[in-house]
Amino acid sequence: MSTNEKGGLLLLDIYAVLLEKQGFQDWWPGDTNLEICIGAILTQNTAWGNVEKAINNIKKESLMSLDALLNAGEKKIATLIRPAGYFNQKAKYVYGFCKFIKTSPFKELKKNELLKTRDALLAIKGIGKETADSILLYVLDYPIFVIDAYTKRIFSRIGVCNENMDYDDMQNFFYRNLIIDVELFKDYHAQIVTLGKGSCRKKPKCENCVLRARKICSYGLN
DNA sequence: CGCCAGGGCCTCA
DNA sequence: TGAGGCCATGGC
Repeated sequence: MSTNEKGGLLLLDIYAVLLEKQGFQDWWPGDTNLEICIGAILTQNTAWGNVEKAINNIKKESLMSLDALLNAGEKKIATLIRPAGYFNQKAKYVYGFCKFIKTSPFKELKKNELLKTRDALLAIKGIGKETADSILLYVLDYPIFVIDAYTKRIFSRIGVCNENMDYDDMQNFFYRNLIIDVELFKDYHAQIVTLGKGSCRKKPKCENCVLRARKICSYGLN
């Protein structure tokens, strides 16, 4: 049903341009699996710069480990992650996630099937589809395509999908029109975020957009 | 100042 | 199942 089912070539073309112009992104930012997961939770509807401050606060007190965070407790975590916003909610989420990983370590999760693992993550309070998929892709190396606000904005501006598509619709669009490859999925999402933070902001800076330069996107040209 | 940032949960139709 | 309210800090 999609607007463009020759989109397979299109999506790969777009990635090629992004890779060429922005360079390989080598993502997700974070030193350890736990840090990636916490970053994924903290960045919900929040600027990454504020997430970095929060993560640095945790590291400064040497609390970036499962046992240390569980021992510190929700209140302490809330104090440390304050710069990331929604700190009371997120402290609960981080604590609950740590409790889950304590009983189901990453290595054990990896032995499970993809959908089973995804369901387990989604059952944790505070882990929705995007956060779960980020963990599945960047920590557990499952071939999952992450959808976020940048993805919706960029590809609806390009015109290959519309903004009323929900998460699953968007994700299926990418699955239908891309080859399934973990490393491609990792870097593609990273490229999308870089473009979204750079030129394809809510208030767009189309002048220096690499997709407009290649005539892939004509947003705002009438 | 107001707007925005790599969402998700809860509630109520 | 979908729309709306709520959560909150910091940069620009």
